[in-house]
Amino acid sequence: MLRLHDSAQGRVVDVVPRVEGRFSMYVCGPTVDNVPHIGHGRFTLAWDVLRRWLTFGGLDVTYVSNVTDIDDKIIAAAARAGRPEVEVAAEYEAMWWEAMAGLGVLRPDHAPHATAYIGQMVAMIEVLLAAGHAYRIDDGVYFDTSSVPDYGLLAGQPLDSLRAGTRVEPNDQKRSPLDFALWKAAKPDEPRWDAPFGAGRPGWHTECVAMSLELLGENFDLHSGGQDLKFPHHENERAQAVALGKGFSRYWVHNGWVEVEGVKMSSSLNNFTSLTDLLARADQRAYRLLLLRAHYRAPIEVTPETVADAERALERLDAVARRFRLEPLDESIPVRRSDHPEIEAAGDDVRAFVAAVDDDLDTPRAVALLYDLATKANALADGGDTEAGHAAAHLLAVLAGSLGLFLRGTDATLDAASSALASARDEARRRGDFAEADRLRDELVTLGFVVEDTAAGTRIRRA
RNA sequence: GGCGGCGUGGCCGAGUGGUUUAGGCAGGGGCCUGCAAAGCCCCGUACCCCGGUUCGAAUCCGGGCGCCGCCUCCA
Repeated sequence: MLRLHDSAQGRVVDVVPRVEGRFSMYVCGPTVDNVPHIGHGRFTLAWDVLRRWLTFGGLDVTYVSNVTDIDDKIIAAAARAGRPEVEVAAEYEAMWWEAMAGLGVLRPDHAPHATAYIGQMVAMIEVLLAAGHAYRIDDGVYFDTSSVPDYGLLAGQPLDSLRAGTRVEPNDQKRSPLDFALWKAAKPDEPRWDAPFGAGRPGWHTECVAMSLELLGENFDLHSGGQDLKFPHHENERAQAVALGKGFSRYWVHNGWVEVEGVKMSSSLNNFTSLTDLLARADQRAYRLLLLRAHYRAPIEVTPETVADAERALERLDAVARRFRLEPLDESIPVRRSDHPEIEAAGDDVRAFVAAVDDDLDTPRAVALLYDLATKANALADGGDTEAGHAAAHLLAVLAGSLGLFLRGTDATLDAASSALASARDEARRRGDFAEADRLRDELVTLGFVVEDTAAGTRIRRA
């Protein structure tokens, strides 16, 4: 059984789906006001891994992740560019999906946009106003945090101590500095929607409540996001649901930071690397492996060095796929255990791997097991048992695939001229003309190939 | 001020009261190879500091030092 660290309970708990056989998860998605950065990559990869793992185990997963397409920063970006908000948002959103595809992150089943849920949000705010959980002031409608008795559950501390540390400039009309905007009254030249409490636009914390409840229903299974969303964003979402009398997320999970030289990377510090840059200079799978080798809740350093390290580590796994000429798995769909009955023969290895990942996504332990399988497969084949070696290699590929890490054993980009050089080298070796064979190898290396001798002759691949 | 996290071998990064070791990368030695590459085998005897508990602690407790995060938009 899967166990996860639940932020609301502050401990690792058994995860029992709301409906047997099915799983509903909501992941707070991006505000499309800038290029996606590696912090976004971390959370999307972390929860993509969870989604794939649940699917691998046989659950029918519904994955919802929103796109915030109206917000202060989008308005600011549009103003800077002198273009309409919708255009700017659409452009950054396109970059987002491109980056997600690059990382091998599966598309959500639903990717609702905030601007498509204005009606639902307005209705929700009306209910909150009527019930006395919200109040109007000059610049909008605010949520009264003191009206929810257990406010502070996710923050892990009561309202009073949260208030004591408040750094926000108190708005003299707000009843408490912690109260947050449900609705921001329209300012001149800003996008606006009509509402009974005045034209304006929604505050950030409201959309996720409206969208998650509509698409997943009450008491949906899991809500996740980065650590920084725990408070106040998730706290505020939850407060609204409680005030509405709605059953909300049953489990809350949060991933750790990307750090740069020991300091949190964030868009506001401007110390970020864009995903586009990362994907351009490294194997697209390297970031996933880098993250899998650390725990999802731990902070991690992402630098050119650690990414390069992951690329070299990946090479060892790819070498197994090459050696055993593994059939590639379909990368466009999640790997399901039930589609691979052949791996059940390796009972202990499968059990150990499943136990590791089920243990609060202990992917570092799981990855170590993958490397043990690589050694096992190679050692078996070195010992002459090619069949058993192939079975171990195949198991490795399926288990890695369950986490969204796909091995690539072939390089289809070889051109005819290079292949001819490889053949010529084989011919030279057969003749015993090693000087010529070495010359041809040097030539191939100069062309950017790695040259390996195998029982089947020279094998070349791109370095 | 409140709450939370972290400090592991050259680097990344797990783990946990004691057997033989996480794992990867880098490095050294050996085997294999015409020579290489790939692969296999062997090698580092690490756990911030100071006390304490214990037969035994990197792992538990106390204290200290250092670093980081949240309490403001943020993945």
